[in-house]
Formats: sequence, C-alpha cells, structure tokens
Amino acid sequence: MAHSRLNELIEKATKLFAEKGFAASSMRDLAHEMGIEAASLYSHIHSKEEMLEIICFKKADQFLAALDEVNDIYFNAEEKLRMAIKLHVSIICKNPNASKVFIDEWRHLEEPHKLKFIEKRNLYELGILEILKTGEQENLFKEVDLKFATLTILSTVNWINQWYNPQGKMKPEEIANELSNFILTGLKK
Amino acid sequence: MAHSRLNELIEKATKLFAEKGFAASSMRDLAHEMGIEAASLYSHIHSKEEMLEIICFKKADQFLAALDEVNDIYFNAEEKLRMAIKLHVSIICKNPNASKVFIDEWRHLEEPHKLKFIEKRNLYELGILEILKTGEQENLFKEVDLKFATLTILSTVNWINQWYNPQGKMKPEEIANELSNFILTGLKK
DNA sequence: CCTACCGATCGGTAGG
DNA sequence: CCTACCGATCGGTAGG
Repeated sequence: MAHSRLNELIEKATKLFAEKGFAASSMRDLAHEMGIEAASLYSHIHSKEEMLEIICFKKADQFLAALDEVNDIYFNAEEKLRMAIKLHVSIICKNPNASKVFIDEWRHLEEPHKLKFIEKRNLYELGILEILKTGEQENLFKEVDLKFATLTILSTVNWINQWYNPQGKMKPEEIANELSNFILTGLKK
Repeated sequence: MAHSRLNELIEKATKLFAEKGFAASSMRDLAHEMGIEAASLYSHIHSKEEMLEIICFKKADQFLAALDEVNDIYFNAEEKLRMAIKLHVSIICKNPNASKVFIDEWRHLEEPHKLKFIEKRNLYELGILEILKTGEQENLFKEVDLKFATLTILSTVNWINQWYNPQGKMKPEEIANELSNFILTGLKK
C-alpha cells in the first residue's frame, strides 16, 4: 500500500499527541514508537507541526462532509439535528485519539494554518446553527440564543471524547440517541 | 501584603498556562512576565509543576465548597441543580484562566498529585450525580443513565470557558439561567 | 533509514 | 533577586 509507512506514522503521532499533548510529545518519543531514529522521521514529514496539520484538517473535513450529508438528505429540523448528532458522535467514536487532537491541540497550529482551521470550524458551527434556526422557523424549537445553543450542543457532543471507551457497553448509536433526547427534551419530566 | 509577590506569580503563571498550555509555557516566559530572571522564580516556588498544583487544587476546592453550599441549603432537586449550575458558572467566570488550567492542564500534574486531583474531581462529579438521583427519586427528573447525564451537564457548564468573555454582554447569572433551562427542558417546544 | 551533529532552549542549582 | 552555569533534551539538517 502506498504511503502505508506514512499512515502508520500519522497514526502513532495521533495517539501520542492525544495522550501527552502536542507540546509535550517529542519527535524522539515518536521515533521510538516507530522503531527508528528521530532523524529518520523527516524522510516522511517535514516538521512536527505538519503532522498536527494533517490530523486536524482531516478531522475538520470529516465533520464538514457530515454536514453536507445532513443537508442533502433530511428535511425536518429535528431529524436533521438528530442526524447531525449521530454523525458527529460516529466520527468521534471512530477515532477518539484524532478527535482529541482536533478538539484540544489545534491551538498549536502555526499560522496561516491555524486561521484556516478556525475558519473550517466556524463553518461547521454555522451549519449546526442553521439547523437550529430552521427548527425555530418551523416552530419546532424554542426561540433561544442560537449561538449559545449551538455551542452548548457542540460541547456535549465533543465531551463524550473524554470518557468514550470503544470497549465500553455503550455503542456510538446509543450515545447519539441519548444525547439527542437530552438536547431535545432535557432532564425534566 | 504577605505573599503578594507569590500571588502575582501564580496569577501570571495561570494566564500563561491557560494561553499556551502548561507544556508549551517556559519558566523564561514567566520570568519575563514578572520582570525578573528565570532563576529568581525559584525563590518563590520549588518547581514549574508546583504552580500547576496550586492552581488546580485551589480550583478543585472551590468547586467542592460550592457543592457543600448547595447541599447545606436547598431541598428541591431542581433548585439544587440550578444552584449548583449557578455556582459552577460563577466560579468559572470569576477566573476563566484558572478554570481553563483546571479543565485542560491537570493531566500534566505529577503523581501522587494527579491521582489526588482526580479523586477530588470524582467527588465533585459524584455530588452532581447525587442531585440527579434525588431528582429521579422525587419524580422530578426522567430516569436516565445518571453517570451519562452528569457528564453531559458538566460538559456544558465547562464549555462556557471556551467562549466566555468578561466584557461580553452575557453575565454569569444569565448564562447559568439559560444553561439550567436548557438542561432541564431542552430545545424542543 | 542511518550516523553524526547543530544551535537553541529547557527546568533547575550554587552561591552570593 | 542576581550572575553564572549545569546536563538534558528539543526540533531539525547534512550527507550518505
């Protein structure tokens, strides 16, 4: 497979960055994981930061693609929101390490990539916000501060990354369902 | 004032750790902020990590004290939850930088402090969980996975730290109110 | 992918 | 709080 060694490198970097944080991860740590010398890493990548870019932007594009999928198919705002949440949770659970880097480590990106990353993230937030706005217009959702509600929803769907265990008893679909119900109807009877 | 120079140091360290992350913050950065040489920092503290301890544990104790306050005074589970959220948001908004360190940087604590920190955090989570359990028993709240609901609630109240601006138009009280309503009744009409 | 190495920077200490 | 300094480690390059 072409680039398979590069793929392996990115995978190991993802795990390392997720576990120790970008700044606390050294190229020598990573080289050790790969079973090679630190200097040899640079035949696969140009810099430590480049790996962070690859990880963050790949994840950002996955989320944006999910948004397109939602907007292409579903009509009702509640269904749209449920679908968006389901896809979001699915993306996170499919690769918790990469998600952790996407959520917590992007700030170590250098310009101009950092700015570009924030733009993509904003685009995603806007997509969720549009769904909520539609729900308001359809008289399905309460009238709330849309920005506030968007960020609150994203916080709950991102947080699962902190405790999600692939070996745990809850499957991504169940998590998404519970979360959607919580977001839509709250805690009160 | 006794320890005022130490207080200033911790304050500046808090800001630095919040903005750049613990691992990416250097003692020379911090010394520069203080207007002294890096070596001089060690007449106030023993190590870089010690500052992280001070910040994290102070914040942890604030949250635990809030829990006591809630449990001492309020009876109804809904009121308890609203009060807990209000105090939580208030603690975060009072010092967003320290809260950021508490939420994101504690993993750089060294043992045995890391373990002790996790214990305190678990104690807090348990306190919130107890409130939800009471609400269930009082037939006020839905029957949900208590652990799941607790983490979801904490995620939303912690996330405000990412975007809260002390100069913004929303006051902590309003944020707490919106958040409580959202958590209790959800988005749906 | 390796050996050999670079300058820069790291957290921290000794001694005043 | 300073000067002077330590050994360790950092990301990265040259040349093969």
